Amino acid sequence: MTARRPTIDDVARQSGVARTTVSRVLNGGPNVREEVRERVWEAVRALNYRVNPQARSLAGGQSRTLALILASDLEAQPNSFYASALELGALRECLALGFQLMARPVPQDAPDRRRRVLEVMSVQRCQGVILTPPFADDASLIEDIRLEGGHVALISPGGAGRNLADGVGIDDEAGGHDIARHLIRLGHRRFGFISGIAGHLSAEQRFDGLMRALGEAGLPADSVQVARGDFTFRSGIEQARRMLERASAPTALICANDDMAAGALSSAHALGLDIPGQVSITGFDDTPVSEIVWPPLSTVHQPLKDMGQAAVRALAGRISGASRDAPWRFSSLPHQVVVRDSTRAAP
Amino acid sequence: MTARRPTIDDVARQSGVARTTVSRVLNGGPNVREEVRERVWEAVRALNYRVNPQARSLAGGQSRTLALILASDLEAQPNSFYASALELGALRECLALGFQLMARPVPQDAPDRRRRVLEVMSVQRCQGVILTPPFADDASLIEDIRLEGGHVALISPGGAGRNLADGVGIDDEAGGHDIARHLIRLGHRRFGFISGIAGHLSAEQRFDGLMRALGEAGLPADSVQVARGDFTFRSGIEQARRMLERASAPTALICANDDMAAGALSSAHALGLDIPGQVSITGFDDTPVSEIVWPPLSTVHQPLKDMGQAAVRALAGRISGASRDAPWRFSSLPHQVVVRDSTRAAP
DNA sequence: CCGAGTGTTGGAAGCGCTTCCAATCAGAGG
DNA sequence: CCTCTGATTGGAAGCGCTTCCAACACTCGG
Repeated sequence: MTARRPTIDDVARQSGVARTTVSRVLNGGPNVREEVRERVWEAVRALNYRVNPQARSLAGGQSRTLALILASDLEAQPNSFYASALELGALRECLALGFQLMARPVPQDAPDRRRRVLEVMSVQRCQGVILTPPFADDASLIEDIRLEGGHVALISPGGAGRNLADGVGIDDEAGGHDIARHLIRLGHRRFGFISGIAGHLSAEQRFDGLMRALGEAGLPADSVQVARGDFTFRSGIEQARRMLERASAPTALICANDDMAAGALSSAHALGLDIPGQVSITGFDDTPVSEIVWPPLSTVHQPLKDMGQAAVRALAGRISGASRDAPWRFSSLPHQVVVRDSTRAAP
Repeated sequence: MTARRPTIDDVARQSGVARTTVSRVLNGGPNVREEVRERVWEAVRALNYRVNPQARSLAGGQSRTLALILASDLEAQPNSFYASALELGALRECLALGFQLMARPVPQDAPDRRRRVLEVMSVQRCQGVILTPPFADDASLIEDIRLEGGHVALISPGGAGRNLADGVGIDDEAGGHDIARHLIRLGHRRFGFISGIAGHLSAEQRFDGLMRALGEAGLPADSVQVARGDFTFRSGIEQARRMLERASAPTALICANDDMAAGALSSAHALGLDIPGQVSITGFDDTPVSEIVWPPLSTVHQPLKDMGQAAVRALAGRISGASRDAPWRFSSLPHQVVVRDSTRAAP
């Protein structure tokens, strides 16, 4: 029943040309008459032919494999919505472009993290690597990947990364600014900011945006208290509790991601605070977490799937050579403030 | 700098045998002297040789590719923790065993769902398919995959699937029983059960377990009200609201998964109910959702990563022929009731 | 001491594709 | 009408591996 899958030779025979020519057509090579090109495509369609990626990469000496480096480790699942959205977008595009994708979670503070990233180049033979924060801002890591012969694309690089490789992300500074302005307009004057880990530049830019919004509203810089979290739910709980217990507790808590905002929500509940009545809380990313907590979080939507997709596209362009000599390009995707029920006018 | 990766011929030369023999050793073939076998492994180690999976699958005529079919679609991310945990476990094992894994989300109610599943066989050339509920109980789908030449492993099959293919899962009936008994012991007598979609047998068994616990405690069958959800947060909100608004509202709400329990939590909050003071709520799966809501959910832990891993292992065994003629085997993994803060003695 | 196993090893033919290089052809220039 | 050039096309050699099959020990019963 299961007929043998058609090969490139079947297509060649069917369209009356040589295998070489079919290959040329398939790969968009130059120097093929239009008439022939069409004849080949027709045969491809008729036979429902698909190239065999294994054979292609064997012959081409290319693995057509990309790696997605995520900051986290396999045991813990912090931020896993963030990670899977990115992966989903990347995966889709890989499917369309005929690439393989391997997602590699790497603990961001492992002493051998660099070795683990570079391993995908040597062991898995990846042609390109997508780096997410905080790896996206590690200039020497980027360089090392290049040395191993790999291409690099960056998800949400901070300032540094943008001049070192292709990148994709939202304008984090503007995102931070917009969510802060939302709260300022609601009348809030005492803010708390729970940041992410040090070195996560794009998250730090969110803070810069917050400060700019403060300035524009004529509010003093000391109207915001800052605590350092690490993007985990647990750190959100701890840092929020510490802040909310203070006499001068903020009326609005701005968190650098949704998970920490969910933690902040928990702490506020534990302290018997009414949300958003007594304190407003915001997240960042608009992962499903923000809808699944109570009350649903006001947050900043980040098109994660599109970002993953764009990163793969950038890598594919470099690998095929289509954009060989183009300067590094940062695609800025639109973000959006999503207002749900965790924010309200200041008490 | 990047030296050419060693090939099987390098190993052959280094160990002074023919390529064929190296291949035999690498694949654990029979009829190789112990001394030679060791010599080859030594060369492999010395050269840090790794087989090239592309070449292997090209030559072997095998794709060494597995598919993981998940019930959902790419746009929505319901249950994405569940899905990614499963995928993570499967991915790990694939890496170790040299298989490729493609996760395919398929809408469970799409009219062409069968075609979409079978497509992975014909188009992607998968050698094996991992089916998750409710696909895991679709006997004719399993048969169709076999007809296409694929092996099948089932995640959480209900009764039907267990006699049709290898399977892995927890004892869902016992899980339902255990969480119900936890509530009964807390003094609850009026229950609400929010089920999953029809046809999701393993989730229905959770209900069976609940009924058994009721019976064992001498409670009448009508002490539980049943509402049908679809595993989404939203359906949890709706069904819980409906139940909790009733005059005879249950004091304990048992949900067939964590997402719906999170929804139930939301509804209870919206109705101004104290949890767990006035109503206890339980989830199922122990995904990160259960820790990230307020209050954290009491739930039943399911070792999802281990399940994904076991499914791949089962498939690999069938494909290699190691377990060719063995009868279908269901590996039952341990579950565990995790008590957090969403359950308390009945009011 | 011989032929028939049985265990062990190597030779060689591909798997489906890319790519280098040679061959062919059409049109331009002389 | 012929040579030269560039556009087109085909031939053939692998990529790294598995596997069929032949070749070669050995061992053992007769």
